[in-house]
Amino acid sequence: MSSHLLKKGYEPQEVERRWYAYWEKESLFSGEDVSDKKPFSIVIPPPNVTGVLHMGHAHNNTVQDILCRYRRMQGYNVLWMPGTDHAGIATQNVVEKGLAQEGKNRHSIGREEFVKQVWQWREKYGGLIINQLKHLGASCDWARERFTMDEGLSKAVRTVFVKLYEQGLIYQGDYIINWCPRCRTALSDLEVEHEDHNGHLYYIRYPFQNKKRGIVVATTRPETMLGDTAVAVNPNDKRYRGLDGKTLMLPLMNRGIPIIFDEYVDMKFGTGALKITPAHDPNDFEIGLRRNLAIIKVIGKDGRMNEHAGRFQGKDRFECREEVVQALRKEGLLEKVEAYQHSVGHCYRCRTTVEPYLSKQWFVRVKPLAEKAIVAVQTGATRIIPDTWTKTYFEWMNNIKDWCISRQIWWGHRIPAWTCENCGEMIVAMARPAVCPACEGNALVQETDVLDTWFSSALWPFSTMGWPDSTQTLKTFYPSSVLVTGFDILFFWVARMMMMGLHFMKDVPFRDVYIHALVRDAEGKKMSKSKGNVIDPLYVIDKYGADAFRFTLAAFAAQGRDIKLSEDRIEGYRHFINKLWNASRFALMHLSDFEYEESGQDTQDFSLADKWILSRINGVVETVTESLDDYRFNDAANSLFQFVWHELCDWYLEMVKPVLYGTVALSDGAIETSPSRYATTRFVLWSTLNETLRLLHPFIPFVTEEIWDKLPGTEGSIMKAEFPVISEGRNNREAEDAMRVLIGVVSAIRNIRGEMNVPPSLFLETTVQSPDKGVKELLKQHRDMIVNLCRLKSLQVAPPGERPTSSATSVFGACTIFVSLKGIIDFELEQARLSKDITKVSRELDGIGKKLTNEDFLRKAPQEVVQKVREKGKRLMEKKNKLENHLSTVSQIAGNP
RNA sequence: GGGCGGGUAGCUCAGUUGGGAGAGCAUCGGCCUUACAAGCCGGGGGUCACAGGUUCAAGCCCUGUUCCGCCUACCA
Repeated sequence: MSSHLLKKGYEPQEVERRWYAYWEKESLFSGEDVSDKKPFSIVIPPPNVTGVLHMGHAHNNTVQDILCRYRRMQGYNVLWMPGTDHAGIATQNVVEKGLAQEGKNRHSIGREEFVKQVWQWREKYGGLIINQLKHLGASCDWARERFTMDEGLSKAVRTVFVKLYEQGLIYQGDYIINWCPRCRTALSDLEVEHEDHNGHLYYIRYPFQNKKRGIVVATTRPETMLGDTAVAVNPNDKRYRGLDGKTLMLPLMNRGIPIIFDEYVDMKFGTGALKITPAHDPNDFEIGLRRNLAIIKVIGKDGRMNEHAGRFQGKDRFECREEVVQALRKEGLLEKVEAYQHSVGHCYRCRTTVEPYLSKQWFVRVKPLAEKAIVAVQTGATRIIPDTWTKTYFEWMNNIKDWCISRQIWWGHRIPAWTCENCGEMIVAMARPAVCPACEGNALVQETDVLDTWFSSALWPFSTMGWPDSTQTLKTFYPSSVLVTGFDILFFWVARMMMMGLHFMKDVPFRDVYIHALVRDAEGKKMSKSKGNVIDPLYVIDKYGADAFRFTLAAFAAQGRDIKLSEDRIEGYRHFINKLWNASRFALMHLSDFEYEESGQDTQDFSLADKWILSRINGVVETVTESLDDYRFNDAANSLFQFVWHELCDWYLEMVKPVLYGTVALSDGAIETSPSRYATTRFVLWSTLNETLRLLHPFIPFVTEEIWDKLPGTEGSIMKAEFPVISEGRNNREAEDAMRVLIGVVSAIRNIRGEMNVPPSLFLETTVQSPDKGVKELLKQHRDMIVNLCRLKSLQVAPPGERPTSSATSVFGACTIFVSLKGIIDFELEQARLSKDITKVSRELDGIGKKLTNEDFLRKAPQEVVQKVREKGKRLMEKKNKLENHLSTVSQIAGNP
């Protein structure tokens, strides 16, 4: 029996470890490939294998876990597919750093050895974040854990690459791409983060060949002038009329470059003359192509000036900028320098300033894929929630540009393309061909580039389920039910999964996309290591427990708004967990020998409190269900919080205490609880706690499991229990109305006690007068309850009549309440209290009076609204009259004590 | 430049057909009342950013202004 009792304070650490191990051991997280149940599936946004759990992960995975546990309890066949992402650049960076410490680099050990070492690193540290997810309580189907570099997923990547190539949707070509000189790789447009930078606009004079005047150009990047091959002006620009085809002398390089006319040039900007560097600027490159301009690269892969940069060769690009400016100034060709703010691209992995760089790369032709992905959202095949993101999605999809997918790193999926060294034939295939299909030679060299990590991530919803094989998992679980992710990877990942899913699976990858907000610090700033404002989820879990943490995240997860998190808030919700724990502790004290009895369900026996709490919990079931179905996690969490704390604990438990302790006063004065009342109360207490735990489980799995385990009459894990369903029969308007009256009267009495500074140790005599027969009957029937909750000596219920002397007064509905304060009443205090009340009522009455004297309101507003206002006015008027009567009585006494 | 979101109590925020301004925290007062001081009871606190408009009625709908945040963009 003592095993049923709970310790005085909830201690999460041990409980969490124990139950997680149990769930895993019992395989409660497994999805079934073959099942009669309806499927529900989620693929996890794979965290970087280099990652450690941060707030974003915690929030994201809490939401997913709530959904999975909820659906599982509703009887769905749930698959939550977990795994990690090989994170090409990030992982390579980590391992390279390790090498650097040993005085080595990847080139010194070679590609094969390097990749081997990355794998070793992954074996050793790659499981870290997975373990951390377990601390959070994530109910992923761990047996299915995938990694983007697994053999199966790699096969999927090769298959997709080959097919897209064959379909003409992948091509190789020379274009300007974003180059990170530190990572020494190309980046996609998305991987570049733009930041406003306070730079300069340099005005440089390019003289004519005869050394005269010339043209002044404006640039933010003077170092690129070394690679200029033209100067462009707008053909409509009068200032430059007649100069088409003339030649300018490029300063510092002493190279002749032509003046060309091109509509692209903005006459209003700078001098209206634009220097053209086709090798280092995407627009210049386009113009260069149009005009057949020479292309001269002056910056190398390492960000240093190359052999075409003349005397600046070997200089870092920024160092070179300074020196070019100096040199121009010396030659008198620097006209002026203006402060100029412009945005500069940075590598999203290492923050290095990105260099627009001409090189041969592989691209996906995205337009045709995007079209289908747009339609899928337009038709509702996939819903984006909240809807505001739909517009952003369309915006990007409609303006999408080809996707650079090749990366010049070693860790990743190597592009399955081979070039024949004999005849130059390019072969794209699943595996290395035996011989060149063109010349039958065997000098085939594989492409050294690897693919963008997001390329493999784009396949995640089906590659994890076994594609390209036609698996039972795919049949059962594709498309997934919902994708839960942050808006920061809407384009990176969501959009690309949509495209790939539609193209290769002929169906969307997910029915719903739930986009959640970011977790920020208490001031609303993005958490970052450099700012030092990160809160470590593992620290939080250790200190407050995973449940408190999860509930906090859920309670703050309002759609479309960022979560500002601070430890205080988590601590607040730890109090909630503790409250639940203690309420359960109380219940279990009285339920230790409880046995489920059919007789207990006889509604005839239910007390008002019983009917009320059952009606209330039914309302909560409805709210929680609707909220979760709509991804309104905060609404669900808040309604549970409100119910548990302020309805179950504050009222129901307090009301049934006398029954459970056997101290109910009977009409003849005896103190005892009838056996049937006791049994019924225990039944309702038991079933309410039982149901509350089930409602709470998706949010706070550990503590609910622990209490569930101790609760008599439950079997097995709460994970397998049924999620509560609404039963209309429990809705009880009458009980809720009656309780509203009782709660009102009790609150009014407590209010007087509080305001009049009556110590709790004093038990008072109280009279409630009411003309309403039903109300009087109700109060009489629940006299004991009121006496108990208000710490009264006695409670008289009477028709309106004489005012008891030395009383403080309050009016609630049809009830006038007199709390006898013989000997302790402070008449001045009472006058002040009544006056305050009167003022409040008067103010409300003013507003109502205005409405009721407004002809238009009476004529145009719906009759039920008018009626409601009339009734309210009547009630308030009565209340005001009564209060004023009391005030005048009290004033008389105060005046003549 | 384009787009999106937000400005409601001291703080953080709810407020889903326009008809009673709410919660949590903080604060103040009173309580160790037999589940819980990680608690109980009670109180105070808001021209719902500003200005117009629609309406009998606006925190909610429309227009404009302003401040803050974010996303996006090839304006040298």
